[in-house]
Amino acid sequence: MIRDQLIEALRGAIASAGLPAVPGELALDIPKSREHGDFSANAAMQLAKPTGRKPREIAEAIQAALLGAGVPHLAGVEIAGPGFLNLRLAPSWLSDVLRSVIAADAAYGRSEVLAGRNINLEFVSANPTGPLHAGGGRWIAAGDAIANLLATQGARVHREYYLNDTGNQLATFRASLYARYTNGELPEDGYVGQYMVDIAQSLRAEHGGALDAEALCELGLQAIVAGIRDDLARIGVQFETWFSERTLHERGDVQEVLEALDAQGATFSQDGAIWIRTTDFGDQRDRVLLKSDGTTTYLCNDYAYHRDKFARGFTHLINIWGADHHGQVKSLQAGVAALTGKTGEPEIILGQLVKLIRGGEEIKLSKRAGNIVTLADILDEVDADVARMTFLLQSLDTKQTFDLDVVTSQSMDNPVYYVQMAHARIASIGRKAAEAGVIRNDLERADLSLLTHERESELLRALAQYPDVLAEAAEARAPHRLTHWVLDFAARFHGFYRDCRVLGVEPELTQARLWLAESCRIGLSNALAVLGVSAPEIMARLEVDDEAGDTPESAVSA
RNA sequence: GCGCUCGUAGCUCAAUGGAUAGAGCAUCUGACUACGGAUCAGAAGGUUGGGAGUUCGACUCUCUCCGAGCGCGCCA
Repeated sequence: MIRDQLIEALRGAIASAGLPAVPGELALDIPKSREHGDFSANAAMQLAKPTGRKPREIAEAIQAALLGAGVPHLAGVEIAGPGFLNLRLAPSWLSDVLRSVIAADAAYGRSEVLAGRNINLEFVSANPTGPLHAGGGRWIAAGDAIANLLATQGARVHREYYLNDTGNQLATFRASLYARYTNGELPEDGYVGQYMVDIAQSLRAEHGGALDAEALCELGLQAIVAGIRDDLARIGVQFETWFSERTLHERGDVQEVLEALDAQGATFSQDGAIWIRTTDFGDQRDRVLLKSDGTTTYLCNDYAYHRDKFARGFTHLINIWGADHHGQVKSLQAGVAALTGKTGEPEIILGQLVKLIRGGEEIKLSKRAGNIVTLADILDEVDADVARMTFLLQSLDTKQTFDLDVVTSQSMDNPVYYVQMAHARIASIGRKAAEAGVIRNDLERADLSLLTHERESELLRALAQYPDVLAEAAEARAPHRLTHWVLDFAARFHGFYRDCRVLGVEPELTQARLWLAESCRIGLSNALAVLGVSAPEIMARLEVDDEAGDTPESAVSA
């Protein structure tokens, strides 16, 4: 990568100018304004304090060393503002960008910084007492994209779903389902959703009235889980492991954890229960592990679960949680630290919740009350690409408003079509070229120096930036950054498409632009693959609404 | 009350401590007999909730106040 070469050159220049190394990472940024060069370094300002010299004076020393070093493509170094070093490159560097994209192809943008890491990413893990709800789509889209992002950095990533198939919620589920099955009285706080009635009815149709509560619950659970898997398949997400909480109890893991924590002196007894002193790890208060009725808490089971993840060989654990669970982060990490000696595990990615709006009013969801908008409802209205793109549009740090009226009725405005259109246009150019008998020759024979239009440079600059964007999005667990790169890149392509014809110009220019289009196809499809959004070669024709043309007249007459 | 998170254009949202805070939507003005107009260009829109501090430089870090969401169970 050109940027890496420049950083090395800069590091060398700093050393040969007799200056100390920059504290922290040596930054080389792509400036927002093109007036500030192709790359910009703030090293001189960072060195002002440790050396006691003026930033501009330091910058001059680095500038001289840099210019004398014979750095490839480097055409000029300017000092600007308080002491920025602005590096200007010869246009030839963009040709190298294009060639490196073509050479790497589907691997373009990948890195190996996380090579050797074996990451377990747990997400969704919704309780199997009802279907996935619409807001849960955010965790699905984000989780899958984050898994893909980490994989682009060389990590092995294992997607996992934790199935809470035991405990109180399941007991309530069992009682509720049995009530529906036998036309009995629903329990207090039971699950009243229509889906419970449907499941009970279909089980009755299949098995008659022969099932006892236990057998009924098992079949009901299977039906719910099958439904969840169907929904996930519709949006295109697959989990390597569905981990059953029951296994932890059956194998005695939970008991082992209790004993291990007790042996360490991390626990204490009070009011007939056994507690863990999580306050030692910064928790707000201590937590109960073993209740006075002899059963263990969810937290205790969770300790066993995360200990098991490490036992399965993962080097790092990541969980994606809704922000409503933020109070449990310290509790979990405290016990895991006590059990494994690893701090900060599991890493918790907190996402703010999705607020659903319909008819201008917020919809409060409750599985128990049964007034849920399911993910399947959403997917009945819009395709998976629209749903994913919508969820990946903004940072997980901000709560998302999902207006069902807008998403369903105006899905054509979704940015995903803008992006997919760019990809389809690239494919379209290929089809038109084939029709005209134009063949793309070898890259070696193409004269890439013809790509001098600002639209062309902009595309190549964006492609050059792509590996950094990927790396930063992975590091920050922020897929929305990639979404924004994709939107920006698509905009640049539409601009190029508008202003720079590929076909019907001089043959040499056509060749260069065909290769540029190919590099754009690679960049766009690689990025969309990470987001889990498809990159179609053909868009369905937008239907022209004939009545729309009459609207002004009818508006006038009305 | 304690704790976590958030507050940026009319609306929805961006911005590894960097230079003139950017997009989309909405509003207004323009562009094409050509590779798919689901397009492109331009205008307008801001005291980044208020205040103080840290430093060469703060939307970003610290403190404080205001506002919003969430959490504070021997539930999961």
